[in-house]
Amino acid sequence: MADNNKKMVEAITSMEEDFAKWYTDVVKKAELVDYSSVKGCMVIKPYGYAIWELIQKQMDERFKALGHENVYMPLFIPESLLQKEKDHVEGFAPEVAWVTHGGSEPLPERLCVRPTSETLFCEHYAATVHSYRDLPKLYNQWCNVVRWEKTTRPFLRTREFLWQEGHTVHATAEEAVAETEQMLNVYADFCENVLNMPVVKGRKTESDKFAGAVATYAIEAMMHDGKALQAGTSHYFGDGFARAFNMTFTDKENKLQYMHQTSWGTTTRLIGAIIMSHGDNNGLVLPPKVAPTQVIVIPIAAHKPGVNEKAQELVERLSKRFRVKADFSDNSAGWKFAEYEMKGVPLRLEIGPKDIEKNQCVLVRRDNREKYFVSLDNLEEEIETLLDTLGKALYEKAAGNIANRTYRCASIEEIKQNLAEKGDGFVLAMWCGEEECEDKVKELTGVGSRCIPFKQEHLSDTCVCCGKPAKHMVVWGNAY
RNA sequence: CGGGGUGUGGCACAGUUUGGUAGUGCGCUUGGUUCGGGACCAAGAGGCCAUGGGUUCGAAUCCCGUCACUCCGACCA
Repeated sequence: MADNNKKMVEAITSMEEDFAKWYTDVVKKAELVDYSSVKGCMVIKPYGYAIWELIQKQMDERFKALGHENVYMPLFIPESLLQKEKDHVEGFAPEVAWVTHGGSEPLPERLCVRPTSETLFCEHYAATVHSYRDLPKLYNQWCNVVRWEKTTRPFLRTREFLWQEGHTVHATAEEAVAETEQMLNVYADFCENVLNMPVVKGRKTESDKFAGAVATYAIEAMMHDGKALQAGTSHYFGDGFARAFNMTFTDKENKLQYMHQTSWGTTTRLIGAIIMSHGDNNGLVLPPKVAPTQVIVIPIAAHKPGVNEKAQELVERLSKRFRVKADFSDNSAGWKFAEYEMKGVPLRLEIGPKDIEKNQCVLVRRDNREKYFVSLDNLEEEIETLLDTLGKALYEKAAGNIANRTYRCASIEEIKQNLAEKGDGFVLAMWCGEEECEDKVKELTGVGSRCIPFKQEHLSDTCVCCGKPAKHMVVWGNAY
Protein backbone atom coordinates (compact mmCIF):
# COMPACT_ATOMS: atom_id res chain seq x y z
CA MET A 1 0.00 0.00 0.00
CA ALA A 2 2.79 2.38 0.88
CA ASP A 3 4.46 1.53 -2.41
CA ASN A 4 1.28 2.13 -4.31
CA ASN A 5 0.78 5.51 -2.79
CA LYS A 6 4.31 6.44 -3.59
CA LYS A 7 3.89 5.55 -7.25
CA MET A 8 0.68 7.54 -7.52
CA VAL A 9 2.19 10.61 -5.95
CA GLU A 10 5.13 10.41 -8.30
CA ALA A 11 2.84 10.19 -11.28
CA ILE A 12 2.17 13.93 -11.28
CA THR A 13 3.57 16.88 -9.38
CA SER A 14 1.29 17.79 -6.49
CA MET A 15 -0.65 21.05 -6.62
CA GLU A 16 0.80 22.22 -3.35
CA GLU A 17 4.34 21.68 -4.55
CA ASP A 18 4.03 23.46 -7.90
CA PHE A 19 0.61 24.38 -9.27
CA ALA A 20 1.89 25.32 -12.73
CA LYS A 21 3.73 22.05 -13.14
CA TRP A 22 0.74 20.14 -11.79
CA TYR A 23 -1.33 21.75 -14.54
CA THR A 24 0.96 20.77 -17.40
CA ASP A 25 1.38 17.29 -15.92
CA VAL A 26 -2.40 16.81 -15.92
CA VAL A 27 -2.75 18.16 -19.44
CA LYS A 28 -0.19 15.69 -20.71
CA LYS A 29 -1.00 12.68 -18.52
CA ALA A 30 -4.73 12.89 -19.17
CA GLU A 31 -3.88 12.91 -22.88
CA LEU A 32 -5.65 16.16 -23.65
CA VAL A 33 -2.97 17.73 -25.84
CA ASP A 34 0.40 17.23 -27.36
CA TYR A 35 2.87 19.88 -28.40
CA SER A 36 3.55 20.60 -32.06
CA SER A 37 6.60 22.02 -33.78
CA VAL A 38 5.10 25.53 -33.77
CA LYS A 39 5.29 27.34 -30.45
CA GLY A 40 1.89 27.93 -28.93
CA CYS A 41 0.06 25.67 -31.36
CA MET A 42 -1.09 22.49 -29.72
CA VAL A 43 -2.37 19.19 -30.99
CA ILE A 44 -5.69 18.62 -29.28
CA LYS A 45 -5.85 14.85 -28.86
CA PRO A 46 -9.06 12.80 -29.10
CA TYR A 47 -9.84 12.94 -25.39
CA GLY A 48 -9.28 16.69 -25.19
CA TYR A 49 -11.21 17.31 -28.37
CA ALA A 50 -14.10 15.18 -27.16
CA ILE A 51 -14.45 17.52 -24.19
CA TRP A 52 -14.47 20.48 -26.56
CA GLU A 53 -17.14 18.81 -28.72
CA LEU A 54 -19.37 18.34 -25.68
CA ILE A 55 -18.89 22.00 -24.73
CA GLN A 56 -19.65 23.05 -28.30
CA LYS A 57 -22.74 20.93 -28.57
CA GLN A 58 -24.35 22.11 -25.36
CA MET A 59 -23.43 25.73 -25.87
CA ASP A 60 -24.55 25.69 -29.48
CA GLU A 61 -27.96 24.36 -28.44
CA ARG A 62 -28.35 27.33 -26.11
CA PHE A 63 -27.37 29.81 -28.82
CA LYS A 64 -29.80 28.31 -31.29
CA ALA A 65 -32.61 28.20 -28.77
CA LEU A 66 -32.23 32.00 -28.59
CA GLY A 67 -32.46 32.40 -32.35
CA HIS A 68 -28.80 32.51 -33.35
CA GLU A 69 -27.57 31.03 -36.60
CA ASN A 70 -24.14 29.61 -37.38
CA VAL A 71 -22.08 30.96 -40.26
CA TYR A 72 -18.50 30.74 -41.40
CA MET A 73 -16.28 33.70 -42.19
CA PRO A 74 -12.92 33.66 -44.00
CA LEU A 75 -9.68 32.97 -42.19
CA PHE A 76 -7.97 36.02 -43.74
CA ILE A 77 -8.62 39.71 -43.26
CA PRO A 78 -7.14 42.29 -45.67
CA GLU A 79 -5.04 44.89 -43.89
CA SER A 80 -7.25 47.75 -45.08
CA LEU A 81 -10.33 46.12 -43.62
CA LEU A 82 -8.71 45.48 -40.24
CA GLN A 83 -7.68 49.14 -40.06
CA LYS A 84 -11.12 50.65 -40.50
CA GLU A 85 -11.88 50.95 -36.81
CA LYS A 86 -9.05 52.78 -35.07
CA ASP A 87 -9.29 51.48 -31.51
CA HIS A 88 -9.79 47.96 -32.77
CA VAL A 89 -6.67 47.83 -34.93
CA GLU A 90 -4.59 49.49 -32.22
CA GLY A 91 -5.71 46.96 -29.68
CA PHE A 92 -4.93 43.95 -31.80
CA ALA A 93 -1.94 45.11 -33.86
CA PRO A 94 0.77 43.74 -31.54
CA GLU A 95 -0.50 40.19 -31.78
CA VAL A 96 -1.64 39.91 -35.38
CA ALA A 97 -0.02 37.31 -37.68
CA TRP A 98 0.48 38.39 -41.30
CA VAL A 99 0.48 36.62 -44.63
CA THR A 100 2.49 38.43 -47.27
CA HIS A 101 2.84 35.85 -50.03
CA GLY A 102 0.63 33.44 -51.91
CA GLY A 103 3.07 30.81 -53.05
CA SER A 104 6.01 32.76 -54.47
CA GLU A 105 3.84 35.74 -55.49
CA PRO A 106 3.84 38.76 -53.19
CA LEU A 107 0.25 39.67 -52.33
CA PRO A 108 -1.05 43.08 -53.51
CA GLU A 109 -2.21 43.69 -49.95
CA ARG A 110 -1.10 42.01 -46.74
CA LEU A 111 -3.61 39.64 -45.19
CA CYS A 112 -3.79 38.93 -41.51
CA VAL A 113 -4.98 35.71 -39.98
CA ARG A 114 -8.10 36.65 -38.04
CA PRO A 115 -7.40 37.48 -34.38
CA THR A 116 -11.18 37.97 -34.12
CA SER A 117 -13.73 38.56 -36.87
CA GLU A 118 -15.54 41.82 -36.06
CA THR A 119 -14.27 43.48 -39.23
CA LEU A 120 -15.43 40.61 -41.46
CA PHE A 121 -18.88 40.60 -39.92
CA CYS A 122 -19.05 44.38 -40.23
CA GLU A 123 -18.18 44.24 -43.91
CA HIS A 124 -20.78 41.54 -44.46
CA TYR A 125 -23.53 43.29 -42.50
CA ALA A 126 -22.81 46.58 -44.27
CA ALA A 127 -23.26 44.82 -47.58
CA THR A 128 -26.32 42.73 -46.80
CA VAL A 129 -28.50 44.57 -44.26
CA HIS A 130 -30.54 47.38 -45.77
CA SER A 131 -33.85 47.63 -43.94
CA TYR A 132 -35.14 47.43 -40.39
CA ARG A 133 -36.90 44.32 -41.70
CA ASP A 134 -33.47 42.64 -42.04
CA LEU A 135 -32.74 43.14 -38.33
CA PRO A 136 -31.69 41.75 -36.01
CA LYS A 137 -28.99 39.51 -37.45
CA LEU A 138 -27.88 36.98 -34.86
CA TYR A 139 -24.82 35.20 -36.22
CA ASN A 140 -22.29 32.98 -34.55
CA GLN A 141 -19.30 31.08 -35.80
CA TRP A 142 -17.18 28.26 -34.42
CA CYS A 143 -13.65 28.63 -35.67
CA ASN A 144 -9.99 29.12 -34.88
CA VAL A 145 -8.25 32.45 -34.42
CA VAL A 146 -4.60 33.40 -34.15
CA ARG A 147 -3.02 35.81 -31.71
CA TRP A 148 0.76 35.82 -31.62
CA GLU A 149 1.20 35.64 -27.86
CA LYS A 150 4.60 35.87 -26.29
CA THR A 151 4.20 33.26 -23.64
CA THR A 152 1.98 30.27 -24.15
CA ARG A 153 0.41 27.53 -22.05
CA PRO A 154 -1.84 24.71 -23.25
CA PHE A 155 -5.50 25.83 -23.31
CA LEU A 156 -4.86 28.95 -21.22
CA ARG A 157 -2.88 30.90 -23.78
CA THR A 158 -2.08 29.48 -27.18
CA ARG A 159 -1.28 31.27 -30.41
CA GLU A 160 -3.99 29.46 -32.28
CA PHE A 161 -7.12 28.66 -30.34
CA LEU A 162 -10.62 27.42 -30.99
CA TRP A 163 -13.62 29.44 -29.98
CA GLN A 164 -17.03 30.66 -30.87
CA GLU A 165 -17.66 34.29 -31.66
CA GLY A 166 -21.18 35.64 -31.82
CA HIS A 167 -21.72 38.84 -33.78
CA THR A 168 -25.10 40.51 -33.80
CA VAL A 169 -26.57 43.72 -35.20
CA HIS A 170 -29.76 45.34 -34.00
CA ALA A 171 -32.03 48.24 -34.89
CA THR A 172 -31.80 49.86 -31.47
CA ALA A 173 -29.25 50.34 -28.73
CA GLU A 174 -31.67 48.85 -26.21
CA GLU A 175 -31.90 45.62 -28.17
CA ALA A 176 -28.14 45.38 -28.52
CA VAL A 177 -27.59 46.03 -24.82
CA ALA A 178 -30.15 43.36 -23.99
CA GLU A 179 -28.35 40.90 -26.29
CA THR A 180 -25.02 41.65 -24.62
CA GLU A 181 -26.50 40.96 -21.20
CA GLN A 182 -28.41 37.92 -22.35
CA MET A 183 -25.30 36.25 -23.76
CA LEU A 184 -23.28 36.97 -20.65
CA ASN A 185 -26.03 35.23 -18.73
CA VAL A 186 -25.92 32.29 -21.13
CA TYR A 187 -22.20 31.94 -20.44
CA ALA A 188 -22.63 32.23 -16.70
CA ASP A 189 -25.43 29.68 -16.72
CA PHE A 190 -23.36 27.35 -18.88
CA CYS A 191 -20.36 27.57 -16.57
CA GLU A 192 -22.43 27.00 -13.48
CA ASN A 193 -24.76 24.28 -14.71
CA VAL A 194 -22.70 22.44 -17.30
CA LEU A 195 -19.15 22.97 -16.05
CA ASN A 196 -20.14 23.13 -12.36
CA MET A 197 -18.02 26.23 -12.05
CA PRO A 198 -19.26 29.31 -10.18
CA VAL A 199 -18.47 32.65 -11.84
CA VAL A 200 -18.65 36.33 -11.03
CA LYS A 201 -20.49 38.41 -13.61
CA GLY A 202 -19.38 41.96 -14.10
CA ARG A 203 -18.27 44.82 -16.29
CA LYS A 204 -14.67 45.43 -17.29
CA THR A 205 -13.11 48.77 -16.45
CA GLU A 206 -12.38 51.23 -19.28
CA SER A 207 -8.73 50.23 -19.47
CA ASP A 208 -9.59 46.55 -19.66
CA LYS A 209 -12.39 46.55 -22.20
CA PHE A 210 -12.27 45.08 -25.71
CA ALA A 211 -10.63 47.17 -28.41
CA GLY A 212 -13.43 49.16 -30.02
CA ALA A 213 -16.18 48.34 -27.52
CA VAL A 214 -18.42 50.73 -25.61
CA ALA A 215 -18.67 48.24 -22.76
CA THR A 216 -17.19 44.82 -22.10
CA TYR A 217 -18.79 42.35 -19.72
CA ALA A 218 -17.09 39.21 -18.48
CA ILE A 219 -17.47 36.22 -16.27
CA GLU A 220 -14.57 35.54 -13.96
CA ALA A 221 -13.94 32.13 -12.46
CA MET A 222 -11.52 31.32 -9.67
CA MET A 223 -8.97 28.60 -10.10
CA HIS A 224 -7.88 26.30 -7.30
CA ASP A 225 -4.82 28.43 -6.60
CA GLY A 226 -6.92 31.57 -6.16
CA LYS A 227 -6.07 33.14 -9.50
CA ALA A 228 -8.85 34.51 -11.66
CA LEU A 229 -9.61 33.23 -15.13
CA GLN A 230 -11.82 35.09 -17.58
CA ALA A 231 -14.15 32.40 -18.87
CA GLY A 232 -16.22 34.40 -21.34
CA THR A 233 -16.83 37.94 -22.57
CA SER A 234 -19.71 39.85 -24.10
CA HIS A 235 -19.26 43.26 -25.71
CA TYR A 236 -21.60 46.11 -26.50
CA PHE A 237 -20.29 48.13 -29.44
CA GLY A 238 -22.89 50.83 -29.74
CA ASP A 239 -22.60 52.14 -33.30
CA GLY A 240 -18.83 52.63 -33.26
CA PHE A 241 -18.03 49.92 -35.77
CA ALA A 242 -21.19 50.76 -37.69
CA ARG A 243 -19.91 54.28 -38.31
CA ALA A 244 -16.44 53.07 -39.26
CA PHE A 245 -17.82 50.46 -41.66
CA ASN A 246 -20.80 52.43 -42.89
CA MET A 247 -23.30 49.89 -41.61
CA THR A 248 -26.61 51.58 -42.15
CA PHE A 249 -30.24 50.59 -42.58
CA THR A 250 -33.48 52.37 -43.32
CA ASP A 251 -35.88 52.52 -40.39
CA LYS A 252 -39.69 52.56 -40.33
CA GLU A 253 -39.74 56.32 -40.80
CA ASN A 254 -37.54 55.96 -43.87
CA LYS A 255 -34.59 57.47 -42.02
CA LEU A 256 -31.05 56.15 -42.42
CA GLN A 257 -29.73 54.73 -39.13
CA TYR A 258 -26.55 53.10 -37.91
CA MET A 259 -26.82 49.53 -36.65
CA HIS A 260 -26.19 48.69 -33.00
CA GLN A 261 -23.84 45.82 -32.49
CA THR A 262 -22.59 43.16 -30.07
CA SER A 263 -20.06 40.38 -29.99
CA TRP A 264 -19.40 37.63 -27.46
CA GLY A 265 -17.03 34.71 -27.19
CA THR A 266 -15.77 31.71 -25.28
CA THR A 267 -12.75 29.61 -26.06
CA THR A 268 -10.95 26.33 -25.49
CA ARG A 269 -9.65 28.07 -22.40
CA LEU A 270 -12.78 26.71 -20.74
CA ILE A 271 -11.00 23.35 -20.73
CA GLY A 272 -8.15 24.93 -18.81
CA ALA A 273 -10.70 26.35 -16.41
CA ILE A 274 -12.20 22.90 -15.84
CA ILE A 275 -8.78 21.45 -15.12
CA MET A 276 -7.80 24.14 -12.64
CA SER A 277 -11.19 24.40 -10.95
CA HIS A 278 -11.91 20.76 -10.29
CA GLY A 279 -8.66 18.81 -10.71
CA ASP A 280 -6.79 17.24 -7.79
CA ASN A 281 -3.54 15.43 -7.10
CA ASN A 282 -4.81 12.29 -8.82
CA GLY A 283 -5.41 14.22 -12.01
CA LEU A 284 -8.33 15.62 -13.91
CA VAL A 285 -11.88 15.71 -12.50
CA LEU A 286 -14.48 16.25 -15.20
CA PRO A 287 -17.95 17.72 -14.78
CA PRO A 288 -20.32 14.88 -15.75
CA LYS A 289 -21.96 16.87 -18.53
CA VAL A 290 -18.74 17.33 -20.49
CA ALA A 291 -17.04 14.03 -19.59
CA PRO A 292 -16.44 12.05 -22.81
CA THR A 293 -16.77 8.94 -20.66
CA GLN A 294 -19.15 9.30 -17.73
CA VAL A 295 -18.84 5.75 -16.48
CA ILE A 296 -15.80 3.52 -16.94
CA VAL A 297 -16.56 -0.16 -16.47
CA ILE A 298 -13.71 -2.18 -15.02
CA PRO A 299 -14.03 -5.95 -14.94
CA ILE A 300 -12.43 -7.43 -11.84
CA ALA A 301 -10.76 -10.84 -12.00
CA ALA A 302 -11.60 -10.83 -15.68
CA HIS A 303 -10.14 -14.32 -16.21
CA LYS A 304 -12.95 -15.81 -14.16
CA PRO A 305 -15.79 -17.09 -16.33
CA GLY A 306 -18.63 -14.68 -17.00
CA VAL A 307 -16.98 -11.47 -15.80
CA ASN A 308 -16.13 -9.93 -19.17
CA GLU A 309 -19.48 -11.01 -20.54
CA LYS A 310 -21.28 -9.33 -17.68
CA ALA A 311 -19.20 -6.18 -18.10
CA GLN A 312 -19.97 -6.06 -21.81
CA GLU A 313 -23.64 -6.57 -21.09
CA LEU A 314 -23.59 -3.62 -18.68
CA VAL A 315 -21.85 -1.38 -21.21
CA GLU A 316 -24.50 -2.11 -23.81
CA ARG A 317 -27.30 -1.58 -21.33
CA LEU A 318 -25.94 1.66 -19.83
CA SER A 319 -24.90 3.16 -23.16
CA LYS A 320 -28.55 3.83 -23.84
CA ARG A 321 -28.46 6.57 -21.21
CA PHE A 322 -24.84 7.46 -20.50
CA ARG A 323 -21.46 7.76 -22.16
CA VAL A 324 -19.94 4.46 -21.06
CA LYS A 325 -16.77 2.57 -21.84
CA ALA A 326 -15.16 -0.58 -20.52
CA ASP A 327 -11.48 -1.39 -20.18
CA PHE A 328 -10.88 -5.02 -21.09
CA SER A 329 -7.11 -4.60 -21.38
CA ASP A 330 -4.92 -6.89 -19.29
CA ASN A 331 -3.59 -4.07 -17.18
CA SER A 332 -4.12 -4.68 -13.48
CA ALA A 333 -7.25 -3.34 -11.83
CA GLY A 334 -5.18 -0.91 -9.79
CA TRP A 335 -3.55 0.46 -12.91
CA LYS A 336 -6.94 1.06 -14.47
CA PHE A 337 -8.26 2.81 -11.36
CA ALA A 338 -5.36 5.25 -11.44
CA GLU A 339 -5.59 5.72 -15.20
CA TYR A 340 -9.25 6.73 -15.27
CA GLU A 341 -8.83 8.91 -12.23
CA MET A 342 -6.09 10.73 -14.11
CA LYS A 343 -8.52 11.19 -16.97
CA GLY A 344 -11.20 12.51 -14.65
CA VAL A 345 -13.93 9.98 -15.47
CA PRO A 346 -16.72 10.84 -12.99
CA LEU A 347 -17.81 7.30 -12.10
CA ARG A 348 -16.02 3.97 -12.02
CA LEU A 349 -18.08 0.82 -12.17
CA GLU A 350 -16.37 -2.31 -10.85
CA ILE A 351 -17.90 -5.64 -11.66
CA GLY A 352 -16.33 -8.89 -10.37
CA PRO A 353 -17.32 -12.45 -9.48
CA LYS A 354 -18.51 -11.47 -6.00
CA ASP A 355 -20.74 -8.78 -7.45
CA ILE A 356 -22.23 -11.03 -10.08
CA GLU A 357 -23.13 -13.50 -7.34
CA LYS A 358 -24.98 -10.77 -5.45
CA ASN A 359 -26.50 -9.11 -8.54
CA GLN A 360 -24.65 -5.89 -7.73
CA CYS A 361 -21.73 -3.74 -8.79
CA VAL A 362 -19.49 -1.16 -7.14
CA LEU A 363 -19.70 2.49 -8.13
CA VAL A 364 -16.89 4.83 -7.11
CA ARG A 365 -17.06 8.60 -7.36
CA ARG A 366 -14.05 10.36 -8.88
CA ASP A 367 -14.25 13.45 -6.70
CA ASN A 368 -14.14 11.82 -3.26
CA ARG A 369 -13.61 8.10 -4.02
CA GLU A 370 -16.72 7.15 -2.12
CA LYS A 371 -17.84 3.60 -2.85
CA TYR A 372 -21.42 2.53 -3.42
CA PHE A 373 -22.60 -1.07 -3.64
CA VAL A 374 -25.49 -0.90 -6.03
CA SER A 375 -28.03 -3.48 -7.15
CA LEU A 376 -28.03 -4.09 -10.89
CA ASP A 377 -31.80 -3.75 -10.87
CA ASN A 378 -31.89 0.03 -10.49
CA LEU A 379 -28.41 0.86 -11.75
CA GLU A 380 -29.48 3.59 -14.19
CA GLU A 381 -31.24 5.57 -11.47
CA GLU A 382 -28.25 5.26 -9.13
CA ILE A 383 -25.86 6.45 -11.81
CA GLU A 384 -28.12 9.33 -12.74
CA THR A 385 -28.28 10.42 -9.11
CA LEU A 386 -24.57 10.03 -8.51
CA LEU A 387 -23.60 12.00 -11.61
CA ASP A 388 -25.94 14.73 -10.54
CA THR A 389 -24.68 14.72 -6.96
CA LEU A 390 -21.09 14.74 -8.13
CA GLY A 391 -21.70 17.75 -10.38
CA LYS A 392 -23.26 19.65 -7.52
CA ALA A 393 -20.43 18.68 -5.21
CA LEU A 394 -17.91 20.06 -7.70
CA TYR A 395 -19.82 23.31 -7.78
CA GLU A 396 -20.00 23.52 -4.00
CA LYS A 397 -16.33 22.78 -3.62
CA ALA A 398 -15.39 25.48 -6.12
CA ALA A 399 -17.80 27.90 -4.47
CA GLY A 400 -16.17 27.09 -1.13
CA ASN A 401 -12.81 27.92 -2.60
CA ILE A 402 -14.13 31.31 -3.71
CA ALA A 403 -15.65 31.95 -0.29
CA ASN A 404 -12.38 31.10 1.45
CA ARG A 405 -10.37 33.24 -0.88
CA THR A 406 -12.53 36.33 -1.07
CA TYR A 407 -11.01 39.20 0.90
CA ARG A 408 -13.02 42.30 1.66
CA CYS A 409 -10.52 45.07 2.12
CA ALA A 410 -10.74 48.70 3.15
CA SER A 411 -7.12 49.70 2.64
CA ILE A 412 -4.08 48.95 0.51
CA GLU A 413 -2.39 47.50 3.59
CA GLU A 414 -5.27 45.17 4.19
CA ILE A 415 -5.07 43.95 0.59
CA LYS A 416 -1.37 43.25 0.89
CA GLN A 417 -1.82 41.50 4.19
CA ASN A 418 -4.58 39.20 2.94
CA LEU A 419 -2.67 38.25 -0.18
CA ALA A 420 0.50 37.61 1.78
CA GLU A 421 -1.21 35.53 4.46
CA LYS A 422 -3.83 33.65 2.47
CA GLY A 423 -2.48 33.71 -1.08
CA ASP A 424 -4.15 34.72 -4.33
CA GLY A 425 -7.86 35.32 -4.33
CA PHE A 426 -10.64 37.79 -5.11
CA VAL A 427 -9.96 41.07 -3.38
CA LEU A 428 -13.13 43.12 -2.98
CA ALA A 429 -12.49 46.81 -2.54
CA MET A 430 -14.13 50.12 -3.35
CA TRP A 431 -12.92 52.25 -6.23
CA CYS A 432 -13.41 55.86 -7.28
CA GLY A 433 -13.50 55.04 -10.98
CA GLU A 434 -10.21 56.75 -11.89
CA GLU A 435 -7.74 54.83 -14.00
CA GLU A 436 -4.92 56.34 -11.99
CA CYS A 437 -6.13 54.55 -8.85
CA GLU A 438 -6.65 51.32 -10.75
CA ASP A 439 -3.03 51.40 -11.88
CA LYS A 440 -1.82 52.36 -8.44
CA VAL A 441 -3.58 49.47 -6.75
CA LYS A 442 -1.94 47.14 -9.26
CA GLU A 443 1.42 48.70 -8.63
CA LEU A 444 1.17 48.63 -4.85
CA THR A 445 -0.50 45.25 -4.32
CA GLY A 446 0.17 43.31 -7.51
CA VAL A 447 -3.52 42.63 -8.19
CA GLY A 448 -5.34 44.15 -11.15
CA SER A 449 -9.00 44.86 -11.57
CA ARG A 450 -10.90 41.84 -12.85
CA CYS A 451 -14.33 43.36 -13.12
CA ILE A 452 -16.96 45.55 -11.52
CA PRO A 453 -19.37 42.86 -10.37
CA PHE A 454 -23.09 43.25 -10.95
CA LYS A 455 -23.64 42.13 -7.38
CA GLN A 456 -22.31 45.17 -5.58
CA GLU A 457 -21.59 45.35 -1.87
CA HIS A 458 -21.19 48.62 -0.05
CA LEU A 459 -17.94 48.11 1.81
CA SER A 460 -17.21 51.76 2.48
CA ASP A 461 -17.86 55.26 1.14
CA THR A 462 -14.36 55.88 -0.13
CA CYS A 463 -11.90 54.57 -2.72
CA VAL A 464 -9.42 52.09 -1.26
CA CYS A 465 -6.62 53.98 -2.98
CA CYS A 466 -7.24 57.75 -2.95
CA GLY A 467 -9.93 58.12 -0.30
CA LYS A 468 -12.24 60.07 -2.59
CA PRO A 469 -15.90 59.03 -2.84
CA ALA A 470 -16.19 55.48 -4.20
CA LYS A 471 -18.25 54.67 -7.27
CA HIS A 472 -18.02 50.88 -7.41
CA MET A 473 -16.89 47.79 -5.63
CA VAL A 474 -14.30 46.09 -7.81
CA VAL A 475 -13.01 42.52 -7.81
CA TRP A 476 -9.25 42.63 -7.93
CA GLY A 477 -6.97 39.68 -8.43
CA ASN A 478 -4.18 37.95 -10.24
CA ALA A 479 -5.31 36.40 -13.49
CA TYR A 480 -4.29 33.75 -15.97
C1' C B 1 10.02 41.08 -24.95
C1' G B 2 13.53 40.67 -20.21
C1' G B 3 15.58 36.89 -16.62
C1' G B 4 16.35 31.51 -15.29
C1' G B 5 16.07 26.14 -16.54
C1' U B 6 15.75 22.12 -20.11
C1' G B 7 16.25 19.38 -24.98
C1' U B 8 19.72 12.01 -25.23
C1' G B 9 14.64 5.25 -28.02
C1' G B 10 7.30 6.35 -26.80
C1' C B 11 8.02 8.59 -21.42
C1' A B 12 11.33 10.04 -17.12
C1' C B 13 16.38 10.61 -16.66
C1' A B 14 22.09 9.42 -16.21
C1' G B 15 26.31 10.40 -19.13
C1' U B 16 28.63 16.73 -20.63
C1' U B 17 32.94 19.39 -15.62
C1' U B 18 37.99 16.00 -17.57
C1' G B 19 36.06 14.61 -25.96
C1' G B 20 37.28 8.01 -27.37
C1' U B 21 31.71 6.05 -30.87
C1' A B 22 25.39 5.61 -25.80
C1' G B 23 23.14 3.57 -20.72
C1' U B 24 19.26 2.87 -16.64
C1' G B 25 14.07 2.66 -15.20
C1' C B 26 9.15 2.72 -17.06
C1' G B 27 6.49 1.70 -21.50
C1' C B 28 6.29 -1.49 -26.15
C1' U B 29 6.39 -6.83 -28.63
C1' U B 30 6.05 -12.34 -27.69
C1' G B 31 5.07 -16.40 -24.24
C1' G B 32 3.59 -17.76 -19.32
C1' U B 33 1.77 -16.84 -14.22
C1' U B 34 -1.49 -12.98 -12.10
C1' C B 35 -6.03 -9.77 -11.38
C1' G B 36 -11.15 -5.97 -5.49
C1' G B 37 -5.79 0.29 -5.67
C1' G B 38 -0.51 1.62 -10.52
C1' A B 39 1.53 -7.23 -10.46
C1' C B 40 5.63 -10.79 -11.78
C1' C B 41 9.11 -14.06 -14.71
C1' A B 42 11.62 -14.95 -19.36
C1' A B 43 13.06 -13.57 -24.24
C1' G B 44 13.11 -9.45 -27.80
C1' A B 45 12.62 -4.69 -30.64
C1' G B 46 13.68 0.35 -30.58
C1' G B 47 18.37 6.19 -30.44
C1' C B 48 22.47 9.82 -37.15
C1' C B 49 22.02 12.36 -28.49
C1' A B 50 16.55 19.24 -30.87
C1' U B 51 18.80 21.65 -35.18
C1' G B 52 22.64 24.36 -38.39
C1' G B 53 27.66 25.55 -38.54
C1' G B 54 32.72 25.40 -36.34
C1' U B 55 37.16 23.19 -33.55
C1' U B 56 39.41 18.10 -33.52
C1' C B 57 42.46 12.12 -35.87
C1' G B 58 37.78 11.69 -33.16
C1' A B 59 32.01 15.56 -30.47
C1' A B 60 25.95 13.78 -26.78
C1' U B 61 30.36 16.12 -24.42
C1' C B 62 34.11 22.11 -26.38
C1' C B 63 32.70 27.05 -29.31
C1' C B 64 28.94 30.13 -32.17
C1' G B 65 23.95 30.50 -34.16
C1' U B 66 18.79 28.84 -34.54
C1' C B 67 14.33 26.36 -32.84
C1' A B 68 11.17 24.30 -29.21
C1' C B 69 9.49 23.34 -24.24
C1' U B 70 9.22 25.22 -19.28
C1' C B 71 9.28 28.61 -14.96
C1' C B 72 9.28 33.92 -13.14
C1' G B 73 7.93 39.04 -14.75
C1' A B 74 5.39 42.76 -18.39
C1' C B 75 0.89 41.98 -22.25
C1' C B 76 -3.22 39.22 -23.54
C1' A B 77 -9.38 34.91 -24.23
